[in-house]
Order: sequence, then C-alpha cells, then structure tokens
Amino acid sequence: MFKPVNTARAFEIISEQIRLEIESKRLRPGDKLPPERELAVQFGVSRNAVREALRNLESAGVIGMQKGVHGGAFVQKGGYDGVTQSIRDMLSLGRITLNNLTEARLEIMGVVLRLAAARATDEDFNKLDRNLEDSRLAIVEKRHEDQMKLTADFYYLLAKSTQNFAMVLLTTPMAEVVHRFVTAAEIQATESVIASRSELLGHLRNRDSDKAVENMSAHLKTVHEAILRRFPDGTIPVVEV
Amino acid sequence: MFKPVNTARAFEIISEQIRLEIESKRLRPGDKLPPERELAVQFGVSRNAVREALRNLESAGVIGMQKGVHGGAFVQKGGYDGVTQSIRDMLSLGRITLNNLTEARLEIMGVVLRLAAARATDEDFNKLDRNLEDSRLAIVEKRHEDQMKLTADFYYLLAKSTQNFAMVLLTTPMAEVVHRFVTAAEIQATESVIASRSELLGHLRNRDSDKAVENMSAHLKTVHEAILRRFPDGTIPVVEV
Amino acid sequence: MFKPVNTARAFEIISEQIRLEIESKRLRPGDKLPPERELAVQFGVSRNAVREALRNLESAGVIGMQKGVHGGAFVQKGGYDGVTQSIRDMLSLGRITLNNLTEARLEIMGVVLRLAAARATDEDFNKLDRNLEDSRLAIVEKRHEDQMKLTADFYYLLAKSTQNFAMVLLTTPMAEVVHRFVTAAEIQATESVIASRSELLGHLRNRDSDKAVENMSAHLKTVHEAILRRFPDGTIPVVEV
Amino acid sequence: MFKPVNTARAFEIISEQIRLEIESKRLRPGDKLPPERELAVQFGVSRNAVREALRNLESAGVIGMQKGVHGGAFVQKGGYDGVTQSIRDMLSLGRITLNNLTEARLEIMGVVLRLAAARATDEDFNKLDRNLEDSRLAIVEKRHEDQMKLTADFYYLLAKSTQNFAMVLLTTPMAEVVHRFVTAAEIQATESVIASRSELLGHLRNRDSDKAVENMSAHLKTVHEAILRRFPDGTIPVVEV
DNA sequence: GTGGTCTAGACCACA
DNA sequence: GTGGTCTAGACCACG
Repeated sequence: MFKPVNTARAFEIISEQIRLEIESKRLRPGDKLPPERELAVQFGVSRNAVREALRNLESAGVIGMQKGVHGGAFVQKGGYDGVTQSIRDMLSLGRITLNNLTEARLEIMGVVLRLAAARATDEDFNKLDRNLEDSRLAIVEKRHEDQMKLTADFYYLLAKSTQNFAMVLLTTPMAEVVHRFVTAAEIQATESVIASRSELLGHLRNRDSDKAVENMSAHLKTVHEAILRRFPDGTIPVVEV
Repeated sequence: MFKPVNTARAFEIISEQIRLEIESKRLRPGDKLPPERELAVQFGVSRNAVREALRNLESAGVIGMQKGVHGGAFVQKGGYDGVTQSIRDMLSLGRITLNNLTEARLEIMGVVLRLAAARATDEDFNKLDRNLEDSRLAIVEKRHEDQMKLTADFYYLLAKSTQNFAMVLLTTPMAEVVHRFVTAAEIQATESVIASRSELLGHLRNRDSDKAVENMSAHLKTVHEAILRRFPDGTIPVVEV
Repeated sequence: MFKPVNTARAFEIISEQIRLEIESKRLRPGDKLPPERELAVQFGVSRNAVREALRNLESAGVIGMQKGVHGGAFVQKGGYDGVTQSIRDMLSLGRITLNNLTEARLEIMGVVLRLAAARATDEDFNKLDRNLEDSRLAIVEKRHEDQMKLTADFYYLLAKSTQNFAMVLLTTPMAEVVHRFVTAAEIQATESVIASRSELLGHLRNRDSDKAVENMSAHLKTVHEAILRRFPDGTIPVVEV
Repeated sequence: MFKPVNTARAFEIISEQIRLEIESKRLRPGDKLPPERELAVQFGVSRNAVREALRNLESAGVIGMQKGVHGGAFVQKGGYDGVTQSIRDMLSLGRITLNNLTEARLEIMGVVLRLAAARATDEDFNKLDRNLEDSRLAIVEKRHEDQMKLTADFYYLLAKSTQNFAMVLLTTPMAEVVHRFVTAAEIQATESVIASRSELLGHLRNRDSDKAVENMSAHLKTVHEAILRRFPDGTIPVVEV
C-alpha cells in the first residue's frame, strides 16, 4: 500500500533539478551555471553537496568544469563518453566479453552501413575522404597517436552519415573500447587499411550496402583476431603502477 | 615539442585506481570497499575527495552505496543505467530526437530478433511466455505500474536471448527511455498487445526472423505514433514542482 | 591495497617535462626555450603556471632568464649554486653547524688533494700559479673584493684538478659558504696566506699528498678559529635592513 | 666605478626576506607563514609575486606547502633534496658522468667510514642492525620497493653515525642518484648483499675502518659495473610519454 | 570556511 | 617582443 520512502540524498535532488532545467531548455548547451558558492546558497545546502551533484553531472558528460576567472560549470552539448565508460565497466566486471562486443559491433555496423548507403550526403563523403587522406599521411609519417584519433573519427563520421545521432551514440563507444585494445596490443595500421576503407567508401557511394557490409565485416574480424593473438583471453593485463 | 599538461584531480585518480582494481579482478562484484574513512587514510586524501570519487563510480553503476551498520560501498555486477542516463541526456540536450531513437531502435531490434531467432533457448522462451502471462494478468487487473515493469522486462528478455549481453546493453536503455514517454503519455497497453507479442514469440520459435521483425516494426511504429499524438514535438513537457 | 594519490600541480608537470627534454638531449645548454606565452599555449595552461615552472628551474640553476627582445629562458650548463644554497639553508635552519662544515671540508679536501696530487696537469698548475700571483697583487693593492673572488677560484681550481667535476660540486659550495663567514668577519688575507698556498702547490707538484693535506689542514683550522673569535657561536648576526 | 644595477625582481626580494627571517631565527622549522593573500598585502605586491617566491623556497626545500584549512606554507627542518636535484641536473646536463659520481662516492664514503668507525654509538649500530634485518625480510618477501627505501636508509644511517650532518648532506644525495640507476637497471639486491653489509658493520664495531672501506669499495664497484652492463653509456634512456 | 591552485587578460620596463 | 608584474574570480582540497 505504501511506497518505499525514497530518502533522496541532497546531491541527487540537486543534480536532478539541474537536469530538469536542461530538459526544460531553461539551461542550454554553453550556458554557465552559477558559482558553486552561490548554488549552495540557492539550494540551501553545503558546498560539498553541490560539488557532489556537479561531479555526478560532470561524469555523465552533462556539464564540464572550467578553472580560472572565466571558469565555472558549463552545460555541454552532450557526448557518448557515458556510454563508452559503461561498456568499459561491463567488460571490467566480466559482464560482457570482447567476443560479445565484436559481434554486436559487426551487426550494428551492418545497420549503420545500410542507413549510410541510403543517406550519406556529399559533405559526409568529402569529410570521409579527407579523413582517409589525413590518416594515410599519419601512417606514412608514423604519427601513431594522430592515426589512432583519425581511425576513431572515421567510425564517427560513418555513423554520423546515417543522419541519426542515436546511431553515433551506440556505435562510436564500441569502436572506442575496441580501440583501447588495439592500442594496448600495439597493432599499427598499414596503408592496406586505407585501401580497404577507400574501397568501402566506393561501395557506399554506389549505394551498394551489401558489399560495404562485407568489406567492413572482413576488416573488423581481422582486427578482432589480431587482438586475440596478443591477448588470448580478451582482456588487457593491468599494469601495476 | 611539449605536450599539454593534464592536472588530474584527486577524485579522478582515486576512481581510476578503484576501477583498475576491478579490471584486474582484485575487486569483484559483491566485494565491499573499505569504509570511506579508511580509504581516505589509504589514499592520503580527505574524506571529501574519496566521497566524490565514490559518487563518480556510483553514478556509473560500478558500485552501490548501502547505509547502516553493514553498509558501505559494494562493487555491483554492472548494468545499463549509465547508457540509459546518457540517452536521456542526449534527448534533453536536443542532440537526438524521439524519431532518431525510434528509428535506431527499430533497426537494432531487427538485429536482436535475427540473433534471437537463431539462438534463443527453451529457457528463454519459457521466461518470455511467463512474462506474457504476467503481463496479461496485470492488464486485466489494471496494475498499470506492474504492467510497465513487465513490458520493460519483455524487451530485456528478448535481448538476453541473443546470448550476447552487449545487445542488452544497447537495446534495453532505448526501451526504457521510450518507456518514459509511454508512461507520460498515459498510453495503456491492451490485451491486443499481448496477442501481438505472443505472435512474435511464435515466429521466433519457428526461427522465422523476418516475420518477427515485421511484427515488431509494426508495433514500435504504432507506439511511436501514439506518443507523437500526445506530444507532437517529441518532448515531454516539464512539470513545474 | 591502495596507494596514496599525489595530485601533481601544473607547474610540477611542466618543469618535469622540460627537465626530461634536457635529459634526453633534445634541449642542450645554450638553447633557448620558447617564450612564456608560447609555452603556455603548448602546455595548455596559463602563463602563470609556466612562470612558476620556470622559476623552479631557474632556482635550480637549470635555466637562466634574460629580459629584453632577444631575451628568454636559456638552458644553462649547470653549476653548484643549488648545493651552495642547500648548505646555507641547512646552516640557517640549524641542521648543521660551522664546526660540522669545517670538519667535513677538512676531510673532503684531503680526498681532493690526494686525487689532485695524482692527476693535476701542467695546465692546472699554471692556472693555480696565475691565481696565486693575481691574489698576491690584490692583497698588496687592497682590492679586498677581488681577493675574495680569487680565493674562491683557488679552491675551485684545486677541485677541478682532480679531473672529476663531482668533486667540484661537493667542495666548492662548502668553500663559498665558509667564505661568507670570512667576509662577514672582515678577515683579510695577508701575504703569508699566499706563501702557504704556494708551499701547498709545491707539495702537489711533488705528488706529495700527505704534506699537502697537512698544509691545508693547518690553514683551514686557522681560518676556522679566526671566524670563531669573531662569531663565537658560529652564526653571522643578521643585520636589520 | 659604478656597480651594476641589480634589478632585483619582486619575488627575489621576497624570498630573500623570508630566508633572512629564518636565518635570524625569527622563523623556525615548523612555523607557519602567513597566507599567500596576506603576504601579498604585507609585501605590497600581487599574490603572483608571492607565489613565485614561495615556489622558489619550496623547490629549495626551505618551506613546504600544505593544502586545506590548516594548510599554508611551513618552514621545513631542511633536507638534502636540493643537493640531490643538483646532482641529477649535472648528470642531465652532461657536466658529470656516472663514473665521476661513483669515484667521488667511493672516496667520500672512505671518509664517512673512518669517521663512523671512530664515533658511531651503540644506538647507531642498533639502528643499522634493525635496518639490515628489515632489508633482509624485504628481500625474501620480494618487496622490492621497500627494499630500495631501506638501502637508501642504510647509507643515510651510516653517514649519520659520523655525528656530522654535513656528511649526510654530501653523501646521501649521491647514493640517491645512483639508486635511480639501480632502479632503472632493475638490479635487485640478494641476500649476499645483506651478508656483505653485515660484515661491514662488524668491521665498524671493531673500529677497523680500513677493512670497512675495503668492503664498501668492493660493493660499490660491483654495483657500478652492474649498472654499466645495463646502460653502457652511463645514462638512463628517457622514456617517451 | 579557509587556503592553495589556476586562469585570462592587462600594463610596464627592458633590450 | 619578451620577461616582470598585477588583478579578480573561480575551482580544488582540507578539516
């Protein structure tokens, strides 16, 4: 008959209220929240409670903290870091395996490629072309770090060309988590990777999603196997500090 | 020549260290972390810094806090709350729309159903059957809240029958977010919904994924349109408190 | 289980990075660091943080700052000022006494003289001869300040003739600190000092380290006692400004 | 005729004034300096200038900064970190080599052992005994980090038993810098090292400095050669971050 | 609630 | 132009 009393903690009420302000568009991306001290007064709580609430929102990627004179808490435009972190945690906790992740990625990239083949605009293709060119340069100039970033961008641009940011939200985090394995395994892309991607783009331009899916499946499987050769049990050994 | 410096804050280092302990399996789901006060001593920081770190991990669903004598911070087995929260935030921030979400859900449920059709076990089907029966009862007895919970479970069980928890991680949060709209729009399931789901299960049992996808697509579109009739702009008006 | 966290400050990371550049020989003595404003951009921090880092390196003697258009921060070739300052501070803080210092100096000068007796080259002896001659002139012409400088040089040249700069690093600072006492006590060298040093050089030229040590011990003890007559408690009274 | 104008910078004047306060014993180890904000007012300068001065004193080990309510700048009792840093920098800058350092260390440890043989008290020996025992345990239990710390302590205790802290100031830093090489070369002490040190203590107890020196020379040479086998050019390769 | 840390932008003196 | 100095305001951390 009675519902459980929800002894909400101060920081939960505060972060929920701020989230509501954002949901109601009274706070928009780029807006600055009042200083911590002022929020504490407004909410009638200690600064600590405010800080914990802000920490919560920050770790969710809803706000970002800046130091300095023009600093403060700013509403972000939102990103997929929360999803990435969730997937990492599920791997850590053993709830999913690298095999699970690769399978899911394969399947969902199929969806992405079909949507992209149907909808990608010229601008999307141009951005992807530029990415490939930059990536090729990074490979020949052995700028590994830049190259990694560009590979991540490639999958981001692909997902974005579906014109549905929800697809970005679901696929980019998977790419990023797998990317951590690639980095740890010290797998380095070669120019053949660029050739393969270029071919994939060709299929997309021809609106031939089947061939595109085939191409990507082959690539993702290759990467997966390379990771497993290095980490046979699908986990990155933790380095002691 | 010089790389940008990143002055890590105390709570970031702490939460990262705890995450590493989990990744290395030295901390496993169900384990209890030392009391905050002791953590503060071990890390050589104030209790506040520890609290902010724990807050971070809690909001990510990695740990759960219990009050009381036998309370403390316990490592969770991990869930999809982080993803749900991310999707909600993206909607709030206007980064994705309800249309985006429904489309993504439609497509990815297609993947889920194909995998489920191929792999679902008898146990999976039994659980789904039981869910349908419970749901039917909840409808006739007008226990709306229970019914909502059971609908959520239905999609969870479907995703789980792919035998790949990564699929659960990606689809259940979408179902939950849409579910918030259904609740807000005061859309109530009828027995016809049960009939439709029953039909879907039949297709799955026959390993006929195409018909299953067709069935689900029709249902999800119906729900989507019902929501839009109530909230034409695809957002839930915020109620002032 | 958990290690203490050490939240590095921005300037610490920056000065460490610059030190690494030097250690790796990518920055060499004489090289000019980028302007403060540019460093701030490269490191992604404020100019203040950069300045605190440069201050750190400057007080360690690793870099030197020049004002003006062609100014900037230049990598130094390194010196023993840091050691001198340390010894001064230890005296100020009462961690060591003048007696401690004199004893250590006596003992270690023994080591220096033995090494010098074995290894000093003709060039070393020539420089020492010239130093003595200059010193003698400064005494008769009552150029006290020059004379002080030349005395410091004498000990520097002695240490250097061991062909081991580490010996310079350890002994010259002690000489300089004692020298401060000599100056404060207004003890002025006489020509007899020159005679004694000349004798010492003779012993070294004969590779007779025992006699050289004996000679120096006698001299250092004399100086020590002269200082104690003036400052019986072994400290220089601080003059109010 | 005219001396160069000394355009003293604000922070130099400030740090010099604070050093004078310490030299005059008006500020003693453990005392707390006024808050930065107040110092800025007292000196009539900006907080920036004060911070640069404090940074200077901090890097010299004269003061230490504490965070928090009861935090601030505290006068330290003084240490040898400044000397250690100087020696490291001289190595980085190529002014001295590992060979130089080892030779100097060999010679000066000879002085230390002679003084220690003459003056070490029972308490000194007891501490050294305890150190050996702890060290032995750390070796068998493979607590490498603790073992390193204990080795550093061993040399510190030896130098301290000369009853002359100036000897500590000169020798411990050399031991610490060499220790960095030992760590980098991953040289791990064995129980035979403990046996050798035990023997050395025996000689000291018998006041037989010659045998003690012989023992230590052999050990230091062994370590030196082990380092050179790993780093033939006497430098630790810098790891890219 | 105190105190350290960091920031952005400004003006000055110098070479 | 480059270092030297200054200001005001915000976060970070402590007890």
